[in-house]
Amino acid sequence: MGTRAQQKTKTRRAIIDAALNQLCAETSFSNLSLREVTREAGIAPTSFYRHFKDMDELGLTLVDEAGLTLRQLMRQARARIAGNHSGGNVIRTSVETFMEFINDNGNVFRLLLRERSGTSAAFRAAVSREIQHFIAELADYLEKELSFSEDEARVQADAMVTLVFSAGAEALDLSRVARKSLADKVMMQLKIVARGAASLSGK
Amino acid sequence: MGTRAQQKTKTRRAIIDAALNQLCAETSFSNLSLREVTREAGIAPTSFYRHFKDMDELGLTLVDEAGLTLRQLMRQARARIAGNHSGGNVIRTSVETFMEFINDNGNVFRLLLRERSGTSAAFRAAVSREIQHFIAELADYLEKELSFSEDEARVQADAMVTLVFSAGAEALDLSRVARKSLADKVMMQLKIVARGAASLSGK
DNA sequence: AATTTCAGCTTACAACTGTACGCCATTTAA
DNA sequence: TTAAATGGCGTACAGTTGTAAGCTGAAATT
Repeated sequence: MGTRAQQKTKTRRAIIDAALNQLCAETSFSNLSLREVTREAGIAPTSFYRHFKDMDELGLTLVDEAGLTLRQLMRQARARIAGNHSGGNVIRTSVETFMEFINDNGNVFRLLLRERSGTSAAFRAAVSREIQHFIAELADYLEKELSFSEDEARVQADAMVTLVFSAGAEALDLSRVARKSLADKVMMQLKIVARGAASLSGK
Repeated sequence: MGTRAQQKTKTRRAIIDAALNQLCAETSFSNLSLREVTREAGIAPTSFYRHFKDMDELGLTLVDEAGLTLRQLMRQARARIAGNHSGGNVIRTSVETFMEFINDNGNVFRLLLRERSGTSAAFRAAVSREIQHFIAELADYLEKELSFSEDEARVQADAMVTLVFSAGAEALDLSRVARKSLADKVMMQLKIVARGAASLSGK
């Protein structure tokens, strides 16, 4: 890659990082200002347009990145479950992995949560896609490993992901210790769902 | 009430209604502008301050109103369940009532959903309170009518409300017909939770 | 070596924001 | 009947926003 293109992707990253950095508890994406982002990225306001057509285009890029991170999370959870040869608690391992993720990627998760019910239809669709992907993977697992029917697996996975994400949203506002009891709650809820689905499926 | 005070509450309502009216799919509360709200309310920008100290103060008022509406919803659902002497499907009646509510009060529900993970800690807390209230009522029902323990009832109610609200958020973007299958999905999920909770509680 | 490309800059502008200040007119209290 | 209180208005100002236009210098291409 030429010197030129290198610099360009570097600046692009600076913009993305600046945006992510400002997506804290007090600022949602739609409140971001192009000028503030470029200020933090260290470029002139108008230079923004050399990289993105719109703030919206930047936003969709961010959602894509968030989706990527989400897939890493899923992969990590699977690895831990597989590595856990004691066959132990799948639910516990998953929830713990997820909570750790929230801890390290608060702003990314906030973006997903907010834009899920945000003001841009395009964003909502994009986030929905990412979450659906997540659900599909879990449903696949339930179908293959626990031999649920496709429909059963989908509805169940949907419920589980909804519960976990909702807990994640709550966690963002809580102290380290309060998150512990939150994790306990969501684990209990997942157990309830697992049991209920099994029971209704005649197991 | 004096002529004076009467006019004042009337204008106050105009402000509140204007704000609610602008809280559509494309505009969240933090994107509302004081000037636009007053424009729609038919008063001068500076007159706003005769009624609210802040936009934030207006926002909290809106959340309060939303909570009120939520309580009406709960009451209506209860009335329908009680009136349904065939003893029929509690879950179905509840979900249908809720979906109807979403239909009639889209903007109010959007406000709750958005501010739940919004940019103001005060808002998040206020919304959280309202939803907790909702959960507490449901938990009470589960405890009294189905004789779950307090803890069991709370965790179960929490899960149910989370699932229903999440479905409500999805519903906002869907056509009338697509909402039908969404309703089916969430009813199934509630059944799963009900069964799972009963099973884990040894019933 | 000459030419083209292009990321980034500076300047500029019109639109919009929140809100301070002071006036007016009418209701309310004395 | 007089005096005070107050909801609403107009004006004004400083700050911010997105973005159009055009320039520059270095990298890439010819």
